[in-house]
Amino acid sequence: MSKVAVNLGALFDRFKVSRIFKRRELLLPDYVPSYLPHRDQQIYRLGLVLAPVLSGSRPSNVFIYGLTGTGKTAVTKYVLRELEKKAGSKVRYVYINCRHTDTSYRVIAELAQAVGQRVPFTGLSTSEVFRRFITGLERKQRFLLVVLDEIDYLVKKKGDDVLYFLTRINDQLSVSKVSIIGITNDLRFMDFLDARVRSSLGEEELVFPPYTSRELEDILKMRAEQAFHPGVLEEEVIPLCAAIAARQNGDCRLALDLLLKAADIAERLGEVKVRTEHVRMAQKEIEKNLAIDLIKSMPLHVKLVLAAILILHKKKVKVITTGGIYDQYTKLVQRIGVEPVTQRRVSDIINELDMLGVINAQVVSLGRYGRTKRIKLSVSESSIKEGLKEDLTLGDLWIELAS
DNA sequence: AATCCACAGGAAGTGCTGGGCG
DNA sequence: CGCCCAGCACTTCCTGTGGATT
Repeated sequence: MSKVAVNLGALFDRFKVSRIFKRRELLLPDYVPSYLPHRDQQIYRLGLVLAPVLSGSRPSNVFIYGLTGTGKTAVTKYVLRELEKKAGSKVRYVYINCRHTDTSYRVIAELAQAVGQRVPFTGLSTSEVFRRFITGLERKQRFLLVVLDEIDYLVKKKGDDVLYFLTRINDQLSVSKVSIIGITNDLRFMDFLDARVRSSLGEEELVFPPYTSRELEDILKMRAEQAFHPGVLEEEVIPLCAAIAARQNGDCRLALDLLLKAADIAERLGEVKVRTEHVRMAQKEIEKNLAIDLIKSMPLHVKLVLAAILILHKKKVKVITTGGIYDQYTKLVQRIGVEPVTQRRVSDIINELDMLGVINAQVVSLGRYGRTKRIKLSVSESSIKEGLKEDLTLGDLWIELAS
């Protein structure tokens, strides 16, 4: 026992004082820095739109577009935080990520909780929760700024009636007011919206362009100065991270993640400098981990469908179609003794896999031979095998896949 | 030009879980 | 306790369709 304690102690000591990191937390994705380079214009414009709240009138609803990692969330949180500081208790903001909170009920429940109402996560009707939200808000007598991040998930998942509610909620309020800030990275999002919601939500629009490679370098340099000890980064490390991320739509989150993972790898290897090869390793790790984690978390039948696609892929079938997948899938299902789902469901599963980016599915017409989807894998075979491997319900199936 | 395949994908419903409320 | 709710994974039934072949 004491031996364990001694060994652990030594291990912890080695990590307690990092030779690379000074403040590692500054590179984590949810950290919002107090200065956001190359976003002055967006900060200013958002501030301009929201400022009326300080003099007691309701700000316009705002709609924010921009690809992932272009600073939408960071800028919004930053501006709102500053606004709250200035305004005192009469202005509050609620941040909701609609990817996690993806139904009307859950959104309204979270809003109700934000104004101090107790709400169970199930059991009540949506309208009841909405009523509680309104009474709670009226009691607080304040301006509520509702940030709906990744708002496209709401509409895609059939929860857009919240938007309708929220855009009209001010009619039902007397002492309080609500403004909505919608954030999305889907540029065609507005097209899917109900016309009334669209006009109300889009009172003001803000666009966040992707960062260029140069801008990403600036950001990384600034963060690195505070996050690392002086001189631990090899000179080309930052430009490389920036270049890789710039190729991915100028995604700043990816750039920071690359830098963080590269430094983690260097530290794990016991090196005192972060070098470009560590960045390359980080890049591979990020891509692979994303896919593997995703696959591991899938329900059984989704995994089976994916396994069926993998088998067809290995058999070098020229055109993989829905029908072919279903045949292969039913064979797999029989072998492990599970009831198959219908073809209709498999069709949906294929769409889900496509949305997740694991496969690429395209509707094509084969003329006389019908309409179907042409499916291709878009992650490596090895990642899929890795992701499917640990599922015990698949039994010895994966051994066959590995051959 | 008409036909017809092999599905796409919408609508509505089922059965189940995990929870209200009074 | 009985009856209500939401969410999920799925089914049943359905109408729609691009374009090679007849």
